[in-house]
Amino acid sequence: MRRKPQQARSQARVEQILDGAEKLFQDVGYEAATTRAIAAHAEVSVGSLYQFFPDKEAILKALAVRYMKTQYQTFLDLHTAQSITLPLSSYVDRMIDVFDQFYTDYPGSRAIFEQLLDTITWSAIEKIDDFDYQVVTELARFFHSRQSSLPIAKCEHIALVITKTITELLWLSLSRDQEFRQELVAETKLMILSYLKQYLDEENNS
Amino acid sequence: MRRKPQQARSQARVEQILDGAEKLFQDVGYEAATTRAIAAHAEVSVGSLYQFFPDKEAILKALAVRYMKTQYQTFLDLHTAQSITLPLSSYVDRMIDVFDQFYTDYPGSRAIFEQLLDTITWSAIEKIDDFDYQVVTELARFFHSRQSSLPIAKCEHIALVITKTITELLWLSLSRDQEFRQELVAETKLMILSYLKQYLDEENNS
DNA sequence: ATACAATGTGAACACTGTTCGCGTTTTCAA
DNA sequence: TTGAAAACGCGAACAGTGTTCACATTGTAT
Repeated sequence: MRRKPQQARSQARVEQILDGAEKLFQDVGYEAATTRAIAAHAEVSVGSLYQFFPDKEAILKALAVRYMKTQYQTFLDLHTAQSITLPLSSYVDRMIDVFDQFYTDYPGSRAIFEQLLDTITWSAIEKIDDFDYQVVTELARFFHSRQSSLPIAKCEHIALVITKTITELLWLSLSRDQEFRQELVAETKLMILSYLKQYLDEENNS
Repeated sequence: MRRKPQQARSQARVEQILDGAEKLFQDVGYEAATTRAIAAHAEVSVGSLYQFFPDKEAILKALAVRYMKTQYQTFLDLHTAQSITLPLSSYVDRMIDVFDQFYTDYPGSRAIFEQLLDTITWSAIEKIDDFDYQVVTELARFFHSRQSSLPIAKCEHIALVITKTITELLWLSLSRDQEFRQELVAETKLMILSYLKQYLDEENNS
């Protein structure tokens, strides 16, 4: 954000811009959404737009971050201390369901994430990828808790593989009908579970 | 391609444009590569450029297709009749190595694929995704040959899951150093193998 | 009430992908 | 060989983009 809004008036404008931009991105797509159109949609001038966002891309990023924060929090809620004692299959079930459920709960997120993938240059994803990185770290810690004999470095590799796989497969499922989606979620669970079993056996559960 | 080149002169120009564009895309990226710059790089006018390609995106697509054809052929070569008798673990080993080797053999392909993912709108990938679809179909047929008790529909689901997973994980490995890349390839093999074992047991091997 | 900072504006700028009328080259039948 | 028709090549011109900036307006504090 180029300048932090100091008056209540401009605070509201930022929300105005974000809401207007989201609706426009959903309707016509990122490329076709002119900065002029975004400004008009939010009943603001182009100049005001550039007062808070360094460029058009930043608006999309801000929108995406808004969703990612929610997704990350949901993920955190799942990894409480007691969930360590869960049977592995139950844990995998819940974790993947949480990711899957997110897209149902926030149907708008799909379009935003889609536009983001279409637009942002791979090397410029860093900021955005921070959330992915945090998820991986958190997951690795969780695995290490379940199976302390597993080196933390190894846990991170496993967590990375799992995160990327789940993200990709659930993302794929969104482009198909409901039936196919459920089928794919089931396959994803089976795959992740059979992989994790190679490292995390169930012996250490009460 | 807007117009099929009929004279030898223009045939050569298409190659000129493609080669020049590839070099430019690698150097400065797709967005920064102006159509004027592409034309200048290939010692051709902008007009000539648009005589063969409907738009800038088509040039990138043509470049990508060139690599994908190679990748698909390598994949086909692996699935001969005799590879059905291979132990599952050997098969998984070879298949993933083939995908991994491709990026080593054609280092330029990475940048092109990267730009493609950055640029092309998700809904417009159809043509490109045809290769992915062919790979999935071919793979499903192969699984069905190994284990005829498995419905072909199920085989296609499995093939889709595997293709997407391998593509994603190997793609991820490219952004890291050599050591990490090997580690990730190994994890990918383990994951795919443990998943496939759920469906394809080894009993039907001689 | 006054001065000063914060905020809002939109015409103007620099640059983009793409088109199209016209000049040049190749082809091929007479 | 010659002529015209088809294929090819050109780059100024067009329509549109994201972004800036000098100026007008509003808010805040003395």
